[in-house]
Amino acid sequence: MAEKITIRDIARFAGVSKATVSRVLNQKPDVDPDTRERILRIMEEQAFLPSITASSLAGGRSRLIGVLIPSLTWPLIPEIMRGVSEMVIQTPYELLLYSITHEQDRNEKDQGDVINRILATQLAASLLAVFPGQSARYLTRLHEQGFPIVMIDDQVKPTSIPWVSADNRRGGYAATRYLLQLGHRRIAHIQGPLKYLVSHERYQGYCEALSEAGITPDPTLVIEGDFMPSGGRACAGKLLALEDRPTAIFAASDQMAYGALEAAEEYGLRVPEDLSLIGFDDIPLSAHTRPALTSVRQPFYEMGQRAIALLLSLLESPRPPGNGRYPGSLQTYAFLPPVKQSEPIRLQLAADLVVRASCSTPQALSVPAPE
Amino acid sequence: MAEKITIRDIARFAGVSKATVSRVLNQKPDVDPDTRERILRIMEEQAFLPSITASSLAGGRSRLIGVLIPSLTWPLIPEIMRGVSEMVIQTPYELLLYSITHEQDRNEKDQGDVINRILATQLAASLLAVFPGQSARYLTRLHEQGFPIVMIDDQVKPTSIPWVSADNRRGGYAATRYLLQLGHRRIAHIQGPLKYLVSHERYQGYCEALSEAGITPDPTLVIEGDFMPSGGRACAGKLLALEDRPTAIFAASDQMAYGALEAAEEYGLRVPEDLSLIGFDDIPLSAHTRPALTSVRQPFYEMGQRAIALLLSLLESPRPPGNGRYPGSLQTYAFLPPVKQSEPIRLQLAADLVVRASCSTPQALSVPAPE
DNA sequence: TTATGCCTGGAAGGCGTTTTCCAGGTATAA
DNA sequence: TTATACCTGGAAAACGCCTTCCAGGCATAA
Repeated sequence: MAEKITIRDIARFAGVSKATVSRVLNQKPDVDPDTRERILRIMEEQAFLPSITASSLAGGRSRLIGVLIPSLTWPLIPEIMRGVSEMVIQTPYELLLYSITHEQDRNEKDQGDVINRILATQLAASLLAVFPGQSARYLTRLHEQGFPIVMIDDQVKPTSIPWVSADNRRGGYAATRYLLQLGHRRIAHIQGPLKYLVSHERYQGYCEALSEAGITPDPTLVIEGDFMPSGGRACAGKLLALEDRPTAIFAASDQMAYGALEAAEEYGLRVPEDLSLIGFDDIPLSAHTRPALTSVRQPFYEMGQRAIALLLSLLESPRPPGNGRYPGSLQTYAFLPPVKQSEPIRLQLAADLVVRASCSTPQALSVPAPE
Repeated sequence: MAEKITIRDIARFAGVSKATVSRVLNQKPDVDPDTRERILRIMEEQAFLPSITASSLAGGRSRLIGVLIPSLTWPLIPEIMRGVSEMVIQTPYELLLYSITHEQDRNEKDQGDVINRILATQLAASLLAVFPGQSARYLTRLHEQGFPIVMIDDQVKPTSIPWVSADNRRGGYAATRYLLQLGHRRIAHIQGPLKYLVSHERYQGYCEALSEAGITPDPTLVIEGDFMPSGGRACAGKLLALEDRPTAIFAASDQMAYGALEAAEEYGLRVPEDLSLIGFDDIPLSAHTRPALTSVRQPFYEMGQRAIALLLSLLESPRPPGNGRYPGSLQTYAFLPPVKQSEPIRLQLAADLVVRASCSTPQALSVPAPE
């Protein structure tokens, strides 16, 4: 429609040079407050929108945020992305989607490829990494070089990268504690893949609750799963086949709990009468399983919001005076100060228990497992 | 790492000018096959990657594809996006994510805002619109102006926009036919929102199958739902409360079928013994409900792949000779030829029935509905 | 009064491509 | 042989912004 209006037009309207306009655009000093005000007003009136391509070409900030997500098929991702995009839409930033494919998820080396691609194209000058998993290592290096990164959850081991997650330990604790309060004593746990930190944290919460109740965790009741329904089914199958079968199962993901539900049915066990079941994540569908699944809610939507807000604050934080160029070639990042220290760098959100119908007092406690 | 290598470097290595390199990059004529070959080889060796920002600034093609999706929370989207991104990752294109928020979904006018944003930023020069719903109208206008767009499914009424979808009519037909073959006669249908074309198509298939079996569709057995579990539950509730209760329900989405499952339980009806149930979509979780849900599979992954392939073919299709600039200001689009006619413009993929446990012969046929 | 310094803002070069315009070379026709 | 056309590829001007360098104006200090 209307001809794209440029920095030059604004300059002309304001009776100043392009340079001055650029300066107010980038919040540089050395411009008279009155002039700045006037220019801002004019930009407002003209609905001026600086060209992202032009400014990143010229070495200015890039308003493109790379979002690195694992195979989108995890049901948590959409909620996170909803938080992210509702936040971003209020800013002049845009989202560049990089998702890791199945192949790559398998082949560790390929994950570096995605990151190389992000770097090589020079499009995104900041990164939101959701469940980076194995690629966290690459990210750490990047972050050390000054590339703005925020991670959501899950990394191999704690890094210095700004980070948002739910309190997995307390979540695991709350779930287990709840089962204990109902009277359960033999509580099994289907873990997430141990390559993820969250799996350990949830397990840790589980152990703590047990210990607190004076119960020594029984290793035969803890099995590593894969976060998927089929894995949950397999693991639950093993647990239910035990001589001394557990009366409750705490699964480290709702999807695994779905699988456990199937396994229970297979064994002719009713949930919650014969087997209590509790999940983790509280994905939307969990309110609609039968019985509705008790779960530990991760506030994914909010996590997405917080993460992107954190990232934006890093991007907007005052840059070093002098020649501290912001984005641009990788080398310049080293000049950046780590971060504005007033910002919280690790955000941990509460993971609360959502009680539904899948747990009850262990009525079957005294019933011996059928052979 | 390595200094970004530019078109000039390539030119220097090959002993030609930047212009020539640019020409081979853009597959322009007027360059000697040998020279072209040599330059290509050098680009290969140097792993040269033209800067997306620079080329879109200069008015060349933009390698950014806008992806417009409705609130990501629909469980179909991830599968589609998986197909899309696995395809895109093999190309030099990148994905720019535009998702419509809840607010916007409600307020029709706001949907235009998203599109305006896409246009205003000038970043994406092509668009993949997934379930555009109401915004289809804006898209049609854009498409008529020559903006490359591909839609996946669902638009208010057929448009000229290249389009990929499943065969919803046949899917609805197959589902209903299957129930008929099992012996059902009173088959209810919970429709999707009627503002979506797919809802009508599925309903149409339902009607056709009934008619074919000599049954006149009973309006009291058809209710409009909202694609969501809660909606499905409500609609199923109404159906089951009928004097002359149906023996089978065909829901226009798996999620509504989940709701129906709950409703059935509420009424003390067993699925499939007392009530057969069939969904639509076959989202991943449907294999793990109890009973596992029979459904009509939409090949979302493949739809994503096809759609993006179609879009890419539009982008790469020979541009008009002369001054047909490709992306850039909107006005120039008018010069573009509609599309290369050899490409199929409307792709309809088969939607096959996936038989699981949720349907059976109507045993309760003769049992009167309990008061 | 002159010298010094700070504040404001202008001019111009550059980022990596694309594109237009044009020149030299070769092949074909007259 | 000369003229015409075509083919190939170079030079330079954009694209819209950022940044370095610099100049003029004014205030302060000597």
